[in-house]
Amino acid sequence: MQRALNEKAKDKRKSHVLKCAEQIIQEKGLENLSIASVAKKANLAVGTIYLYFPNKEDIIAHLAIKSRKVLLQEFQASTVHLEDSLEKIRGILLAYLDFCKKYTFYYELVSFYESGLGLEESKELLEASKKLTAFTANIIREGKEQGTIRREINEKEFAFLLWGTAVGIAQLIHVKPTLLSAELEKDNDHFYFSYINLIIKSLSY
Amino acid sequence: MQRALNEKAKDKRKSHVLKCAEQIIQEKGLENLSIASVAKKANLAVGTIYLYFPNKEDIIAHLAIKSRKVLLQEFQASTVHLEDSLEKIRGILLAYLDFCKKYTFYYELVSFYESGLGLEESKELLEASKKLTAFTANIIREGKEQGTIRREINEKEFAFLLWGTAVGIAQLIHVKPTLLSAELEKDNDHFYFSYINLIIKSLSY
Amino acid sequence: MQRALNEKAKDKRKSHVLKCAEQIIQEKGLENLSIASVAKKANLAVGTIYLYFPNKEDIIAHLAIKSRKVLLQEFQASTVHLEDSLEKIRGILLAYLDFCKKYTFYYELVSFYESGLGLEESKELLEASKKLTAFTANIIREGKEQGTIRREINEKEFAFLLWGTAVGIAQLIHVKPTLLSAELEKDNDHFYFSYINLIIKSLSY
Amino acid sequence: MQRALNEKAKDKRKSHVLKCAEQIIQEKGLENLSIASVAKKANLAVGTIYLYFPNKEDIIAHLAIKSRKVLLQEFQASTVHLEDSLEKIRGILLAYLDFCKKYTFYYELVSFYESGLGLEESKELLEASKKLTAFTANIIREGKEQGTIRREINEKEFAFLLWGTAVGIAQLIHVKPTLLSAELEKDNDHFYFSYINLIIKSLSY
DNA sequence: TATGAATGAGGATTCATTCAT
DNA sequence: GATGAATGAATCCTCATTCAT
Repeated sequence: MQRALNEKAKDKRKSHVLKCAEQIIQEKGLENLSIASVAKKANLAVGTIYLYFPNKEDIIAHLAIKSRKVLLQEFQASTVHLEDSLEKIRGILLAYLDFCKKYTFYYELVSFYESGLGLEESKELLEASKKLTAFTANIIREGKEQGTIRREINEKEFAFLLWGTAVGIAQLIHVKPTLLSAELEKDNDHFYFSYINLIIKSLSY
Repeated sequence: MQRALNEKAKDKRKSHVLKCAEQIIQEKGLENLSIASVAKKANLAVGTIYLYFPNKEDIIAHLAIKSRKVLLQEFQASTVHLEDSLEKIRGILLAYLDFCKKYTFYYELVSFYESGLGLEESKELLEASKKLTAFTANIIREGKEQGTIRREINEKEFAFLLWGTAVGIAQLIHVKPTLLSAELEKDNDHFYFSYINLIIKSLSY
Repeated sequence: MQRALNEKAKDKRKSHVLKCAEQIIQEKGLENLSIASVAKKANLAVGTIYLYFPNKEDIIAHLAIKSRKVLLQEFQASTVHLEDSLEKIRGILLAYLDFCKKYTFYYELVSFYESGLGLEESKELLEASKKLTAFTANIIREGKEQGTIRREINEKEFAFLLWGTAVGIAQLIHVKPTLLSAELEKDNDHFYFSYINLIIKSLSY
Repeated sequence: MQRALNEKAKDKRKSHVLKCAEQIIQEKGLENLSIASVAKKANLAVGTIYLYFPNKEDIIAHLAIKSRKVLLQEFQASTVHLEDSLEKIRGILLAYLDFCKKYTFYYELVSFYESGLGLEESKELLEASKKLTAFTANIIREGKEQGTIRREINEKEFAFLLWGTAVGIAQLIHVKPTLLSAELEKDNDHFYFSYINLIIKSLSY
């Protein structure tokens, strides 16, 4: 009991630290995330951060996990009221666009996936990612049953295709927004909508 | 008399340094690229590097430019013998796959696009990037004239869609190769082929 | 629990670092003052220095401020027991001579006045300097009231004249002491006394 | 004969290099004087500079010597048409003011006097300095003979007093020009004129 | 648990000087 | 004589991590 309570308190602190780290990244980018800056924002001492996280990498890993969990929730929220599977796909892609706008730093955490994380962390990150692709794969399976999505599509594979391409497009928008809107003579949301249509079209008969 | 190294010789040295920097990135990633490591690999003193490049950023910019130039050449080589536009699209996507295998670090240079580079370098990088998208856009225009690619497609926009999604897919393969092949129960080339088909399908009638 | 070093303790550390920096300058001159040398003399790590000072310039600024504060104290101490204004002028000039012997590096900090210091420091340095000239100007004003100093003298201006010439003479003594004593066939204190007489004479009726 | 010609040519080169070094200092200050910058301005290779000067310090020493020689010439030019000794003193102090305006970097070379120069250079620098003080001392001696300057003044000593105070005042003006004019509510030339009057007064009966 | 002072390796960049040609 | 490429020590500064309290 006592222990459980401690665990809870500990988790609260951990998520507080993570929230602060998130803010730092939002404000100054991943490469400017320093333990000192997190400690300052969290009103904690540097050493205290290390009571909750073994190292900086671990914080980033937790952030990556957390962001995937949040994203999953937004996927669910954005599809719960929809029937049509293609509309659900559109829903999660729009949710992802919103997510990227809100967490502009997110794309920086994607490439962090590989780093030498502790096994435990790595597993959790894996789980969170798998849930995301599983969620997508499930929509596709439903669509195939509904008859709105082509039967020959491999659900899991397409889920990864969707994940990979969406991240790529978001990154492109993030990294060269002005070039993009200048070249295409339309705003970047429109560009993203075109991407959604590309995906929808490739799913449809 | 130690004559002024003619431009050719100087360029050779520069290329040598760039090649070494490339190797470092391949081995240890962009964030572990240090001037000292480049110097060591190039068998040069630290100061010598600065004889050829004003700063580290400039080296990265040159690498980004170089990679785009090489990529353009490979795009050209992979399409020169083809007639059908859709086949040409397949050609460049396959060329990009080969390119990514050869330059596994490449995706790290993509996000470097924006950084505060010197104007000249920045311009050159922009040019190199534009040539890549222009090359793709041109194939699509041809395809529309040939009647093999849907007329309602915006060439330039699709070129960016292709670029963004291809980078995303390559990154996904690079960052979690084992997860991917385990989950999909096939090798990652097959996954990439599915991506190509997705693109081809979305271009076709 | 390692409590927050209270301000006093922190100030003690800062003073210690400053004292070490002073010694370095004494021994090797301002242009040979390096953070590494300070750290070594202070038995601290390089990074520790940066815990107390944001950068090297700030250390120099503090030294400049400190030296002016010390000088002001010595001005006060050397005049507190005197009545006659001209004697007070003689007093501060003698105090300055002692000061220069003790802090032989001082003249190097004079020309540092202008550098791009942080606003706060710069302001404090300005204040410290102004207090010095104000102190001198005040003595002159008193002397004019007493009738010992010529009424047509502009107090502030003369304070600056005194400051400028005293620094110049001290510098001359510092930079070519042997030449000076050899040429003049007397020791450099006598030379300085002549300087004092020059000033006194120009103040008197 | 051949040798003499070579010597002449060599001297020409040397003074060309010195002139370029002077310009660099004028433009960017003594601490930004680099051999590379001198070489560039002189249209010479770095190594060539070292054919004429054993090291950077030597260049600076030559500059110090040269500036004193130029100053001596200007002292002579500014007094040649004058009879009265006090006017001559005023003349050389005005000449010094002009000199400082023209060679704004000059004060930086003063404190370089002491550095570990080669004996030969050091001796030449000494000679040049001595000529300056001798010139001043001579004027004072004349004045004493004329009856315009107080007989009890030690000529040589006063020459050094003049040199030391003039440098100090010039330095003060150079280092905090805005502070000075703001505090005194007059321009810095006026401040310098007050300095001249101080000197004249202390020389007169 | 919590603190935050201390560490010190590591990174980018500069520049006087040398030396092979 | 002349060149200029090459050197590498030196400098400032950062920051993840540790540890005594």
